[in-house]
This record gives sequence, C-alpha cells and structure tokens, in this order.
Amino acid sequence: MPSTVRIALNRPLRRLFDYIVPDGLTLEPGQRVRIPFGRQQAIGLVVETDIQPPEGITLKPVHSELENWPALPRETFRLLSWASNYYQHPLGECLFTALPPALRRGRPAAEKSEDWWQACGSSATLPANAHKQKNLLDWIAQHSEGAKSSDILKAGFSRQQLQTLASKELIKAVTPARENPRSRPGNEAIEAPKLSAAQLGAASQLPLPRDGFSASLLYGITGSGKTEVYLHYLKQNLSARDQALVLVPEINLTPQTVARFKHYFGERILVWHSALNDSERLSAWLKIRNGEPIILIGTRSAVLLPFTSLKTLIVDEEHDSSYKQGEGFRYSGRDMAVYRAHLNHCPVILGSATPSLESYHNALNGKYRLIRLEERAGKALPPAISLLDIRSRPLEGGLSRPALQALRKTLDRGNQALVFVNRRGFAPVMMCFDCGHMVECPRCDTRLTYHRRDRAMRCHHCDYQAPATETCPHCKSEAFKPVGQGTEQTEEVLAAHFPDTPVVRVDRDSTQRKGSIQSILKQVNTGKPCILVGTQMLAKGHDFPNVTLVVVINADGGLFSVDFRAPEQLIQTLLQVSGRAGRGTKAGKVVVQTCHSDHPLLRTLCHGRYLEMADQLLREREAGLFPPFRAMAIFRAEADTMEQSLQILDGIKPLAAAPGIEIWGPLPALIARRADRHRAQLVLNTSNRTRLNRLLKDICQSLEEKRYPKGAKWMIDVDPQETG
DNA sequence: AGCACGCCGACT
DNA sequence: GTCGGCGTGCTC
Repeated sequence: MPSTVRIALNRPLRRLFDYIVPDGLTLEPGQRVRIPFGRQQAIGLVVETDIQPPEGITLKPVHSELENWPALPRETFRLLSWASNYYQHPLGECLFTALPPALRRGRPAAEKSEDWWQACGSSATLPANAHKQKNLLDWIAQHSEGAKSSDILKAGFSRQQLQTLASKELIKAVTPARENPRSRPGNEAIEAPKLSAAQLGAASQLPLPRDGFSASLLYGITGSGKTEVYLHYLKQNLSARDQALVLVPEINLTPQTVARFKHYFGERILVWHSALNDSERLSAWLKIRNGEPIILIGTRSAVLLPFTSLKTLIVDEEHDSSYKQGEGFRYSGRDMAVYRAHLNHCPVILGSATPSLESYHNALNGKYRLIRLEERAGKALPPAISLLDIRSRPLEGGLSRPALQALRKTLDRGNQALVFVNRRGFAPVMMCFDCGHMVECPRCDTRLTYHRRDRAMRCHHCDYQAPATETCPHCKSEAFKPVGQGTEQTEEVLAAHFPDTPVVRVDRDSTQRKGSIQSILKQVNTGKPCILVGTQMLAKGHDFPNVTLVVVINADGGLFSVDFRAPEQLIQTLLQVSGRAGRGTKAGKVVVQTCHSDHPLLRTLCHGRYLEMADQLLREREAGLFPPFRAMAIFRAEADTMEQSLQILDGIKPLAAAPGIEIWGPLPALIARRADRHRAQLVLNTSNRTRLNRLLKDICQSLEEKRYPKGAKWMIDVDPQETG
C-alpha cells in the first residue's frame, strides 16, 4: 500500500491536493516537492503525511523532492498554519510567503556558489599566438587554491577566455570547501551598554529565555532609551548559539539603528526589509534556516523566517500600524510574533512609548507583563505640552502668530525647532472661489493635492498626476486658490519668515528627491539653529538633541473621524512627535494648534501621561463595543461598479447571520472609488472570537464556490487596522 | 493562479 | 473560411 501525502500549492485555493509518495521517498511536513498539477508541473509544500487516500480520485505520484529536509521547520510551519486559519487566508499562499522568491519558483535551496578555477594543464599545449589565454592560465596557476571568477574578470580577462581554457581542459572548476558557520563573531569583547537605574529596573523585570514563553509590554516614554534595554537584554541573555528577532517598522530600520546593533553584536546582525533583492533574500533566509546564531533586525515579514533556535523576540514600536499587512495575506507581524514566542517557548518583548490599546488591554488583564520605564535617559525632562486655540486667529502657512513667535524665540536662543504637518504637498485642495469647483482625481473619490514645486496635481491614493493650472479648469476664473496646508506651503512660509535660518522639509517627496533621509538630517546634527518641517516621517525614532520646540500645525484631523482607531492614532502621533522635543539637556516645549482646545482628549494630552489617555480610550472602546473588547472582521468587496460590490456583500450578509454576531453594512468604503475600483465593506463584530473564526471559515469556504462578474473580488480582513 | 476548452465577431 | 476574444471549469 503506497503512502499518501497532502500538499499545498501557491494558488489562491482554499483546498489541498493529495499525491502518492513514490517508493524510496520519505516526506515530512514543510518539505518542498515537485508535483504534476493539471498539465503543468508545480512546486508544492507537504502539509500532512500518511493521510487516508480519498475515494473516487485517482492520485498522481509526487514527481520528486527538492531537498530531503523541510524548507519550513516545525515551528514556522505551525505558525503559518495557525495564521492561515486565524486570518482565513489560503494555507498554500501563507506557506509560500514564508519562502524567498527563488525557492517559490523551485530554485535550489543553496547560495549561488561562485565558480572557482584551478589550473590543471600546461600552457605548452596552447597555440603560440594565444597570448591572452596563456596569460590567463598563468594567472590562474599562481593561485594554487583556485581563483574566483569575479576576481578573474576584475583582472581584465573575459568570460569567453575562461570558457575556452575550460573546454581545452587546461583549467577545471572546483568547489571551495565552505564551512557552515554555526558561530559568528558577536563582538563578545564589547560589554552590554551601561543602563541608568530606571533602565536597569525595567531590564531586571524582563523574563529570561530559559523561563519559557512570556509576553511583556515595555512601556517606555519617548527618550527613555528602550533600545539600550533591548541591547542590554540580548547581550546578557542570548547565548552564542541562539537566534533573536527584532521587529521594527520599515521607517525605523535606518543605518544608525543597524550600526548601533552591529556595535554590540558585530557579524551576528542581519537585516531583512523590503529593499532586499532576490539573492539577498535567499542568502539571509538560508542563514536563518541553517541555524546560524543571527540577531535579525527586520520588518513585518521577518516574523515568517525559518528560525531554528529562536530564543527572544522583540517588537519595537509595537503600536505601529505598519505591522498589519494591508492586502493579500493580511497578518499582523506583531501578533504573529507573540504566537511565535508561544510556539518557541521563549519571551517576546513589545516596546512602545504609546502602546496599542490591544497590547495595553492585554497588560491590564494579566496576559502581558507591564513594565514601565517612565524616565528619560540622561538629564532630559519630558516636554511641556500646551494647546493653542486657533479659532479666529489669522494663519500663515497654517501657523498662528503665537506659534511664529515661539519659533522666533527658539531660534534666537540658538536652538532648533520642528513643525509637524500631517500632509505632504503644498495644499490638499485647489478650489475656485468663483464657481466652487474643486479639482478631483478622475479615478478616485478624492481631491488632488497641489504640488507647487513640481507644478503638478497629484492623487495620493493612485498614481494619477496632471499639470497644475493657473486658473480654474472649470470656469477659467483666476480666483483659483489652494485651500489647507501641506508641508511645502509651511516650508515656504517659514523660509520667508526666517530668511537667515535653514528650513528643512522632511516628507516622502523631499527624501525621494534628495536621496536618503540621512543626508537631510546631517544638517540637523550640526546642531545649528534650523527649522524642520515634516510629516509622520519626523515623528519616529529620531534623536534631535537640539530641538527644543515642536509645533503641531493642526491636531484636529483625528478628533471626529468615523474610524474608531482615529483618536488612538492621533494621540500616538502627537506624543511621538512631541517626544522629539528636549531630548538633550535642554527642556522641550510642544505647541499644539487646535480649534478644539476644550476637547477632553487633548486636555489629557497636556499632562503627557499616555496611559491615562489609553485608560480613557479603552473605556470608550468598551462602551462602543469595539476591539479589544470585541473581535472584528471585515468582508471587503471591490468591482467595476458599486452595485456589484454591494451585491457581493449582500450575498454574504445572510451567511453571517448568527446569534451573537453583529453585522454592520454593507456600506461603501470611506473612499468609495479608488483607481476606478468601487469598494464596499461588511463589518462583523462579536464577543466570541472562536465562534467568529468558525463562522468565517464556513463563509469563505462557500464563497469560494461562488462565481462573480469578471472584475469583482471579495476579501476578508480579520482584526482590521483600517475600518474606513 | 494558470491553463484548456468552447463558442461568437472581424480579418487574410 | 480562420484567429482570437474572454466566460467557464478544473487542477489530487
């Protein structure tokens, strides 16, 4: 009786396929195999072995194994199986996202080893006029260990000449012995960073790797030096053979951060982020899979890497919304890190100055250990935050007179200032004051942003772009003006106001143009008076010791949003950006411009106590029946017309009807049309996560059997980050 | 997702 | 008369 295996393919199918195992082959879960599929060949991953063969289907045999060991080790495999079920994403696609692109395509799981050449014949046999070949042969002969192709080419020889010598068997390819570094130089001589008393206090409360699974929420105010605590912890507790994972938001994975880790851990540090190419991905993946004692600093998808001896996970800025994937396999890197720690019986540390309400709630109910670090490192004091009501105040580039005065004072004292504007471009809207026309995106339900520098109108939701016009495109009136503030405009106004002071804009546009953010920030690090104008980009993780004033142009965007997460995100951003002030020895001041200076949330903000605000927001979430008190999932649909999208969701609604499940919608999305796709959503909300999970499974299974018009698509988002 | 099969419109 | 459009169905 031949044995049968169940195999997952990299297809959007919520089903698996069974195959016969040929004689002499032993397979285990996580292994890569080549299989016949329809009339093509495909790469599959073994999910289950020794299954009961299904009746009535003639099974095909597995063609071959790609390697005799599982590409996905046990814990990684279990993590992905769990995630497939939790996020209701097809298992095959989940498993394959954990493979580097080369391995998905069936390439060998090995580094592309470089050709080495050794001389094995005499130049006497060469024709007398073959000078080049003789030179090359002599050159190779000088390297008795063998010569690398790349060095040969660098020395001025050609690949053609190499091939000729090889075909004459005067040189031969050799495989250099490549040792498998089970240990890597980890800068053992460098001691752990010196911690302050407060940092030591926090570090001492963190459970150790040998204590098994634990989740800790490290609440460390901005400037408290959480990174030192991580470094200290890893230095003290990671043995020479252990692996560790440090997750960071993409924006925080800067050369400085990496350099800091490399200072303490040398060659053990490896990075993983979206800018790696295929071969870099393969190389890093293999090192992790081979169990090299790597400390990996990576973004979201690093949590899917095939660690074999992972002993510690750290999620820095755990509240950051970029940990949630927004399309396809919509997983949360942070939540998967917690589950991964559970599978690996090791600690996970979630760090933030502004913890997510989810994590804070888990800390309050005892699932996570709450560790507080409420002192700034060095002599720095928390910044003083004040509200500045701008109702009926004249504004210039969004700045009120008192804000400009505060900036002046700061610069006069030789300090630096930061102005936070939450939109890039010159103005978010261009409007005609004669006919009321506003320039809209032809493909989206949005207004075009005016980019003065490039004389362009751009959509920030698709790639649409058009030249800017001087007059109203509708009625040709000249009363055609920008409305609202963007970074470009504030930059311009500030430059006019402070002609002797450098004004540096930091947003996606300026950093793209001038290269990396690093070169822009170099100027700031000289310490001379200057004004930084920027978006979110400035709020995260940077250390500007001479910035003593932060001005927030407008805090009101998130106060009255339809998104239940908006107030939380507003407070987090405001506190993160406030944290840029007064990190050195000088005291910091934050001025928040608002039209709602009596808003309770903003009033609490002035005390700077995040957890108080979090308590308040949690009470609102509880009263409003929102996460983390309830589980939420959203079915989204997009199609060529809104009718089609709503129709899909209307079809799902009766399937979701069950006791204890609240259903909202279907409703058009906040931006109903995006890149000419009409989007709608159906929200499910319940107190019973287990029941929701089972229900979603049934719904997805039955939707898979349905057929929809050509451009129409449905998708499921569990624990959505965006509910607009 | 691929890929093949199948049934209707404009071309050598 | 055929090439090719994309609707539909299937993949162990």
